[in-house]
Amino acid sequence: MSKSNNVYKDAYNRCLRLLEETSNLPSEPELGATLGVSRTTVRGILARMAENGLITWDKRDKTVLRVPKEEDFFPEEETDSLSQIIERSFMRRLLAEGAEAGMQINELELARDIGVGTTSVREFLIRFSRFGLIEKRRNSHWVLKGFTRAFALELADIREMFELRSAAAFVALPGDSQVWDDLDRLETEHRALARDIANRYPEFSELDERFHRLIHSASHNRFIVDFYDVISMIFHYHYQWNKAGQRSRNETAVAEHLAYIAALKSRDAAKVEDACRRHLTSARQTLLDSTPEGRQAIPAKRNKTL
Amino acid sequence: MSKSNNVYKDAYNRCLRLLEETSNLPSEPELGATLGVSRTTVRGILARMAENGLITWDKRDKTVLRVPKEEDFFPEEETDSLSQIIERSFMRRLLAEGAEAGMQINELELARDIGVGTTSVREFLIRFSRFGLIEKRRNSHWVLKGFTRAFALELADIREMFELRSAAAFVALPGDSQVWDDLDRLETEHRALARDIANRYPEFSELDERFHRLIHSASHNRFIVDFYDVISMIFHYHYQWNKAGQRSRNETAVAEHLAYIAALKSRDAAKVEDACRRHLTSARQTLLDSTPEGRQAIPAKRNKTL
DNA sequence: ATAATGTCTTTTATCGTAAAAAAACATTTG
DNA sequence: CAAATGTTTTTTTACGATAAAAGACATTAT
Repeated sequence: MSKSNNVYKDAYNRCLRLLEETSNLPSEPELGATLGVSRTTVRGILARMAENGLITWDKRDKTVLRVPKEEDFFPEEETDSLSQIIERSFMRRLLAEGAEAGMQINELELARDIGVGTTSVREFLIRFSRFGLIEKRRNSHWVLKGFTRAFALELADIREMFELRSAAAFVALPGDSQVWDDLDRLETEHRALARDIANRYPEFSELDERFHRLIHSASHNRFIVDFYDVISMIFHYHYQWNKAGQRSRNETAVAEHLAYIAALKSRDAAKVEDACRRHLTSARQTLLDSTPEGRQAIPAKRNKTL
Repeated sequence: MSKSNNVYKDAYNRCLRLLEETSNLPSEPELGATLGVSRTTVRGILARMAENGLITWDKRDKTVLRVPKEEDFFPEEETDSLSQIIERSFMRRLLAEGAEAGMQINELELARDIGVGTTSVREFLIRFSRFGLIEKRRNSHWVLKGFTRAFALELADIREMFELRSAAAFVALPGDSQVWDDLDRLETEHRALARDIANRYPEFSELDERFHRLIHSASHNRFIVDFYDVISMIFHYHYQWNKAGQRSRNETAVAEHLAYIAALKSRDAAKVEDACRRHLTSARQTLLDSTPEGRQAIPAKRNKTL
C-alpha cells in the first residue's frame, strides 16, 4: 500500500462539482490548472467519469451526460492527505488532557497508532517542530514542551510585535495599492457576518485568518508572513475543539476587527496602533484562557514592552 | 549500508582524547554522560579500545595502557552525521555562483549527487525550509528563493526587532542574575581577542554567536531564541566561504561588541539601544555586501522603522 | 503552427526493512 | 542496597523499492 491516491480522489470530487455547471468540460491542461493537478491525474479522472457514465470522452470532446449523484463522490475521509491525517491525530493528543510538558514522543508508537509508516510521522514532526511545541533530542526521542501558558504568552508577544509593524507598513502603502480593495471587501464581509452573527459565527475563524494574513502581507517580510502559520495552526485546532463561549468571543472579535479596519482606512498611525493593540490584547486573553493554567489576568507589564 | 556508525566513531575519537588525561576511565554511565551517547555506544568504544591495546577492560577496571597515536583516530570525514554532510553539500550549491532564485530543487538528483538516500535529503529540506530560502510545491519540487538582497534585508529587520527587545529585557534583569557573570566572561574574551586580533580574528565567529545568543536568551521567548538559528546558519557558511575583508570586519565587530557590552553594563536603556542599533546596522551591511546584488548603501528609511 | 491529445520518463510520497543507537531489564559487585 | 555491569528489547536512522503523480516528449487535430 505504497501511496494513497488521495490527490486523484480529491480532484475527482472537486471535478464532479464542475459537472453541475457546464455541459462540456474544458481541455486537459485547463482542467489541470483549475483543479491544481497534473494532466496525468486529469486523465485518470476523465477515464473514470466516462466509465461511470457521467460524461462521454472522445479526444477533445467531453460532454456531460448527467449531474453527479451522492454516490458518485469518493468518501471524504479518503481525500485527506497523509500529513493531514497525522496532523489531526497528533493535535488531538496534544490538546487532550494529560499532555504534560516533558512527555516523550515516540515516533514508532505514533506511527503504529495512526497506522502509517514511520517516515511520514518523522517528516510531520520535523515540520511541526517549528511551532515551538516539541523539541528533538539528537539520536533519540522528541520531547513535548506542551501547550502551556508560557507558550501562549511567547506566541502572543511575537504576534503583537509583528502585527504592529505590519499594520504600520499597511497604512504607509500607496492609495492605489491592491490591498485597499481587499480591505474593502473584507470590511463588507465583516459587516455581513456581524448582521447575522447569531447564525454565522462559526464562519468567523476563516475570515479572521484572511484579515490578519492581509495585514501581515504588508510587511513584505517572509519571516513575518510565515509566522502566521504558527498562529493559524494553534487557532485552527483551538477553535475546533474548544467551543465554549465561541459565539461571544467571535462577536467581540468582529467588532474589534471593524474598528481596526476603520483605523486602517483613516491612515492615522496612532489610531491603528491603538485598535491593533486592543484586538491583540483580547486575542491574547482568549488564547490564555484556553491553556491548562489559563484564566489568569494578563500581567500589565507585558503589553507595555516593545 | 543501512546506517553509518558516525556517532560511535565520533564518540570514540573524543574518548581517545580522554585517555591523554587519566590512567583510569570512569564507569560506563559516567562515560556516556560525558560523551553524550548511550551505554551501548560506550561499550562499543571500550571494546575497541581494549582490542587495540589502548586499555585493559575487565568489568569496572578500565586501565589506560598507552596514549593514543594519530592512527588510532577514525578519519574526520567518517564522524560527520548524514545531515551535516547533506547540509554542507547543499549550502555549497546554494552560495555558489549560478544559484538563481526560482530554480527548481530535485530531491532525487540531490540525493544521487551526494550519494545518500532520498529520505535523508527530504528531511533535510523540510528542516531547512524554515530558513525561508526554499519553498515546497505540494506534490512537486522545491523552489529556490535564493540568497538575495531581499532575503538579507528581511532577515536583518527581524534580527533587529528581536535583538532590541532582548537587549531591553537584558538590562531589566536583576543584578544577581547569572547573565552578568556570563557577560563579564565574554567581555574578558573579547578584550583578549582584541589584543591579538591580527592572529586570532578567525576565532571571532564563534565568540560572536555566544554573545548574541546570551542576549537573545534574556527575551525568554522560544521564537526569538530559535530565530537565532537562522542567523547563525547564514553567518556560519558565509564566514566559511567568503573570507574577503574578514579581518577588518571582525576587528570592527569586536569594537562594537565592547561598546555594546559597556552599554549593557551601564543598564542605561537609551545607551543600549544605541549601541545595539549601531552594531546591527554594520552587521546588516556586511550581510548585504555578501549577496549577489550587494554593495549598495542601506536605504535610510529601513533603520528608522520599528 | 499552436494547442490539444497520446505516450513514455522522471520524481515524489510512502512503506518495509535492517543496522545503529538508545533504553529497559536483569544480574552482579563493592 | 545502590550503583555498575551484562543482556535483551525497543526505537531511531537510513536505504531501496514501488505506486501515485508530475513532467517531458511525440503525435495529431484545428
